[in-house]
Amino acid sequence: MQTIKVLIYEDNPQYREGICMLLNGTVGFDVLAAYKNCSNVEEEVPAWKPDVILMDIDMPGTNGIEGLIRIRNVNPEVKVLMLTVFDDNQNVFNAIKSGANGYILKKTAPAKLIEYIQEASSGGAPMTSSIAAQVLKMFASINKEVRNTDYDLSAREKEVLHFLVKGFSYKMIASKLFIAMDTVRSHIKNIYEKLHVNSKSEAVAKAFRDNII
Amino acid sequence: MQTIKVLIYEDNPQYREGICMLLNGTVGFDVLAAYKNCSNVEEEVPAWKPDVILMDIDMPGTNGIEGLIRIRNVNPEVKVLMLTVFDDNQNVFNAIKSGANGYILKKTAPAKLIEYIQEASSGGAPMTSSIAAQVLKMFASINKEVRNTDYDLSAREKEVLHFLVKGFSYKMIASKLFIAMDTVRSHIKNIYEKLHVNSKSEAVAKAFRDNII
DNA sequence: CTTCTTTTCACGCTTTTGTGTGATTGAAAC
DNA sequence: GTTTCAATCACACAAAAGCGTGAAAAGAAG
Repeated sequence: MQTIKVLIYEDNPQYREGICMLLNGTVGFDVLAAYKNCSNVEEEVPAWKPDVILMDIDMPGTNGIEGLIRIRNVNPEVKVLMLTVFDDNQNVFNAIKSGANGYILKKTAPAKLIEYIQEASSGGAPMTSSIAAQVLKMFASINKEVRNTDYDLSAREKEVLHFLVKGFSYKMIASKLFIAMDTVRSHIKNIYEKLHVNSKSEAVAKAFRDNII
Repeated sequence: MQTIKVLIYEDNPQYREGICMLLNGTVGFDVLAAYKNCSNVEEEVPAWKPDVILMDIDMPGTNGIEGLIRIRNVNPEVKVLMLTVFDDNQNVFNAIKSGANGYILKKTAPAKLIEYIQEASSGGAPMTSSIAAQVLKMFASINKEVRNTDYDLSAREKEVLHFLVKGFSYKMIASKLFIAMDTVRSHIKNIYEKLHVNSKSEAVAKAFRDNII
């Protein structure tokens, strides 16, 4: 197995030194450098070409998320493991959507940390199980949002609403459906009643929000 | 520490027996029962009241995802760990959105399995790191869709657009912002130009689609 | 066979939107 | 010190949307 080259960003000197010693004392790991801030990630990462980057989230100056984003601008491939003290919901979310490869708590035992870095290096996405739980919860909640309240619209009314959402005028809808404009008008009046709105734009907004699109 | 009560659904007799023996031979675990299909989950789960359920995905008859859904109908609390041979993308996705508490590969080492069950029982969401990687990828791709093209709207124009999306009339916006209706009109004209639309409802639709809301 | 709902259409009238064509002010950029 | 731009306002006119009120045909449900 090849040596895994690691770059470290961590402001706390004790923790930084601790990780360095741990990794340098482990066969198969090589700490290229350890920085106390990520003000120069754009130069450092391409210069060192690490396999895995350990990035602390809570750093003064440029924080870890910002650092991650800047790394991704110059290198979308390198594995970045986020380190943090708290499994704060918002940070987890931001890190993930910015392309983090894993998210682990600092209290992670040394043996675990080694294991996690190996997993990250080989394409996995290691994360503390409490963080995984959060990720799943977010995921489930995203999918729950996809509601469809329907509002008892008739087939024809749904058709009309579709055109409305597309920004068509009454006249255009009438010609599309081969009916009189007054008919369209009457459909729309009924739609507004059922959706409890009283203008086109409100209906469109409601259609988007409630996924009747 | 309290004993963790486990219920097993797994069609393969060897694997089923293997897990039973492993868990029953481990202090702190108690296998309540092991079934070869999940045709009767609705009765079995409430009857046994397990802490953790191990659910194989690939089962004849009712598959694991379906089983999970049926379990969730009668018990949204019990921890369900999905077991599978392959880390198939679609299954992972379906399991997660149906409320699985973890997703692990069958090739997981016994010691790891024990650990995972403990994590699930204590509220974590254990998953093989390759599966976690998939989850992150899905997550990132979902959020990539959340684009924000901005369209160079000025601060004031964004304000106006917000009210527009809320279904306010020009007059209402004017009074809200303490400006003349003609000013609102002029802002809206500029907004339409920047968004390349020419009606309120199109603007609202675009605002929703491109998340300028 | 009646009742209900959906779909269709009509007329009149008011309000709201959309468009064109300006102008003034103040702040920031060059 | 001029230029650029955002934000403000004005007036006029045409098009579209919204509202009330009413009604006929067609099909399903009872």
